[in-house]
Order: sequence, then C-alpha cells, then structure tokens
Amino acid sequence: MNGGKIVQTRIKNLLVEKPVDSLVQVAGWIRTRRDTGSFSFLEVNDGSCLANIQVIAEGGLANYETEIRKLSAGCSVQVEGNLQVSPAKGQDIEILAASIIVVGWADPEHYPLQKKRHSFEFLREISHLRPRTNALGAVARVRSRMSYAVHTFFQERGFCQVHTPVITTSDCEGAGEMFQLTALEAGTGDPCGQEFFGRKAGLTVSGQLQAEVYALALGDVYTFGPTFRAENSNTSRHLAEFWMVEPEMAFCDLVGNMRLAEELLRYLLGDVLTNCADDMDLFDQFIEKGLLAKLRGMTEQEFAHITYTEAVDRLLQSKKKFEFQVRWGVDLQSEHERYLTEEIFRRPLIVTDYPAAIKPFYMRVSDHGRTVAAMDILVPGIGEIIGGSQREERLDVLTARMQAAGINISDYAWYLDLRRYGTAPHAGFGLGFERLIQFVTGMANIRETIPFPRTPGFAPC
RNA sequence: UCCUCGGUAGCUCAGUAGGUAGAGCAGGUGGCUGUUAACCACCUUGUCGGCGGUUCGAGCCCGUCCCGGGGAGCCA
Repeated sequence: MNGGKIVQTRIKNLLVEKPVDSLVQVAGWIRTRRDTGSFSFLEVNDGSCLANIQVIAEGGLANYETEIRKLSAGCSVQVEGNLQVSPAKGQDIEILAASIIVVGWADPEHYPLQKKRHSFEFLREISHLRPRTNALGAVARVRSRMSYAVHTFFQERGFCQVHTPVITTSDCEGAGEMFQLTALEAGTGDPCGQEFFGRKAGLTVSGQLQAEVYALALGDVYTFGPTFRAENSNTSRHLAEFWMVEPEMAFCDLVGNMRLAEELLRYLLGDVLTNCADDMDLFDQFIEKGLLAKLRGMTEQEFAHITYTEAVDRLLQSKKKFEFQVRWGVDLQSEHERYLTEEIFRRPLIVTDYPAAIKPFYMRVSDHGRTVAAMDILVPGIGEIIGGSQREERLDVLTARMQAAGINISDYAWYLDLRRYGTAPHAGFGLGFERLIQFVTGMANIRETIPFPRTPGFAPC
C-alpha cells in the first residue's frame, strides 16, 4: 500500500483467468476459517462474485498465531500470495499466502452474521450487513446488472433518458397516495408546505406526466428513477420508495407500446441469464426451484394477449370459485389476475382495453367510449409488473375526462398545452423495477430486492 | 387499513391440567484432520416482544400496544 487505493485483483477475475503461478493480491472479508494441525484455510469473499477464494495460511506466517488463528467471519483482510492449483476437491485454485494483513476485526461474540443460513426477516433487521451474505450480495449484483441493461436497451434504440423531478406539484391520478413535502419544523406552521413552492408539493408517484412533455419534443424518452407511494400498504409486493422504468413514445399507439414492453422484458431476462449466471444459479437452487427454466421459457415464448372483456369471459367460463365475483366494469382482483397468468395461460399475459370508468383520465378513450387503451402485463407469482396506456391526445376529450374526474384544469394547463400545440398520439408504461428483480431472483418478498427498503414504520437508516 | 398466524438464548425453534425454561447451530476452551455445512469433548448465554390485569404463582389465561410472516385492499 503506497497511498491511494490498494491495488489488488478482484476474485471474480482470478476465478475466470486463473493465472496459476503468479503473485496475486486480494482484499475482502473472511467468510470462514478452518484450521488443520499446522495451517489454516480461509474463505475470502470480496463481493465481486458469489464465489469465495480459498487462502492457505501456513503456520510459518509471522502473524499466524497472533492474528490468523483469531480470524473469524466478517474480518477484512488483504492477502498476497501465489496462485496455485488446489490439490483438494472443492475448488480449482487457491492462494498460498505470503502475507495476510488483518485490516479490520469483527468480534465474533457480537458479529451477527454466522456461517449458517439466516432468515431474510432477520437479515432485514441488519440491512447494513446483509449484503455480505450470499443471497443479498447476489441480489445486489443482479440489480446492478439489470439497471445497466435497462439503459442499454433504451439507449441502443435511440431513447433519450429524461430526469423527471422527484419533487412535484402534480398528482398522477390512480397512482396511489403522495407524500407531502414541507420545509417547516413539524407543528410550526402550514402542514402542506405551501410556504416553499407556493402550492402543495410532494414526492413523485410517477414521472409519466413530465415524461410526456419530453416525448412530445424528443420522440422516444424514458425515465428511470425513484418513486414514492404513501399508501399504508403492507404486502410482499409493496414499497414506499421504489424505482420505476417509464418509457414514453410519441407517434406510438397501444400496439407499439405492448411490443416495446414485451421486448424490454425479454431483453432484460436474457441479459441477466447470460451475465449473472452464477448468481442466478444460486437463486435457482436455494430461492426458487425451477426459476431458470421459467425465465428461459419466457425469453423463448411470446406473451399471451387478451382484452379485458375477453379476460372477464374466460374467468366467467372457468369453473373456479372466486372470492370476488367477476363482472364487466369492475377491476380484476388479484385472484383473477393470478388465475389468468398462472392457471389459464401459464406465462406472462398482457391484458388490454379496460373499462374507461376504472382507469385514470390520461388514458385514451376508445371510439365507442366504453374502454380505454390501457394495458397491464401480469406475470406468474407477482401479478402486475407493468401498467401502461396510450395517452389521450385529443384536447376536448381529455379536458372532459379531467372535469368528470373532478380535477382542477388550471393546475394542469401545462399538460393540456401538449394537446393544444402540436399534439400527437403517444404511449408509455411503467415497469416496477423491484417487482422485476423479485420475478428474476425468485425472492419472495420485495424488501429483499432493494438495498434499503422503506415500508410503513420501517426506515432505519 | 382489514383478516390470519407468530414474537422464548446471538440465530432457528421446542416448551399447556399455569409451579420463574430447553435443543440444534453460533460463540469460548482443548483435541484431531488438505479442510471446505469439517469433526470430537467440555463450557457460557435468557427483563420468554412492551405495558397492564387475573392468580398464592403467568412463557402459558385476559386486555392493549408494537413488530414480523401469509393473504386482502391499494398499486408498480
């Protein structure tokens, strides 16, 4: 170490390149130590990949008795030594240490992570340490790769990324409760925060309305950022803060919208299967048996597609007894959605053309006026993963719908201007990023798909 | 927010005719072995979720609150 960052090799590269008989240096955290009579085996993980590298620490090392025999899970070390072929089963290569520097100790009496498997509920209580586990580390790498793939997908297709605001004064109807913003100390003044922006402001529930602005200037755009919902919702599929991918395309209708959504999902699945193979194997083996087969099937098979009306018919025809009755004009319940995607079609399903009365003002009304050009993509196990629509581009129709919904037109003058000046058909959708990660990793609870989950009553750091 | 099941050692859990608690793993000590969920022996550990109540006596019964799982609503 001669100032600056320690120069070392990432374990991922060592395991791929296997530069046998060369001097290597790794830095990471001890997973386990096993002693033999005269030397010790250390499992070191540096987070670059799922696998550890085995380090042989011989008794002759200067700090063998004083330090190495005291190493335990969680300690950070810097190891230098010769990479050699391992004579025993279990690993191809290992490092015969020439020196091991203990960078940071982790008192085994108090370090909460043990060698054994922990419950995800417990790990959630130590969100600052859980990325050091195999499963949560794998989720973090998959999440990073998926994020990269989202950008690659859109950039390769000429989409322009737009950073839509986190603070907003316009509510995106039908997108849940908005967190309200204030600059005042609690209880000292206007609770709605009107003192700062001059009007009620909150954290965005969707970047869609602002994305529409840029779509009607740049053509194809997308936003990918944090989104907030103040709903008091406690399920394995909800977060108060989550990330959403929202493309918006000008001169595009519902068909083009559906095509893009399906293409995006299949691209992302293919990418992660190719580029996160080891992590995905872990999920397939320990989190959801058959996960890989399920995902591969999705990349090969086209999504099913039916209209809401057809979905209602199919549900009515089925002999299945539902808790909630199926009826045209009423939104599909979770049990209906799950039955459609898990039992009837057994693959991702796009449902389109919902009744206008149950959908927000911005969705394009059909000629007969009964339905809107909406689409939901349902996947087995998760339910709705994408929701989108063709937007209402006709000024008079949009204005009428907003008035019918009781929306203050003057607050949305800017939104109506998009229809007043050079309006164009356009469409887009929102993809819940964590729900996608949930689907891809097989994690049962969405709180394991984001580093620091925020849920009602839970935001520890 | 509603329904439902839970909260006991650091972790995962057992523990009802109400009589102040156990196991496995982890941790500590010693031994053994190119080990890899290592193994063998011994040892340590508890405001039984919080508060209140019933009772001579509560982990166990009652009330209430908090937290977690599953489901619902809401949604992505």
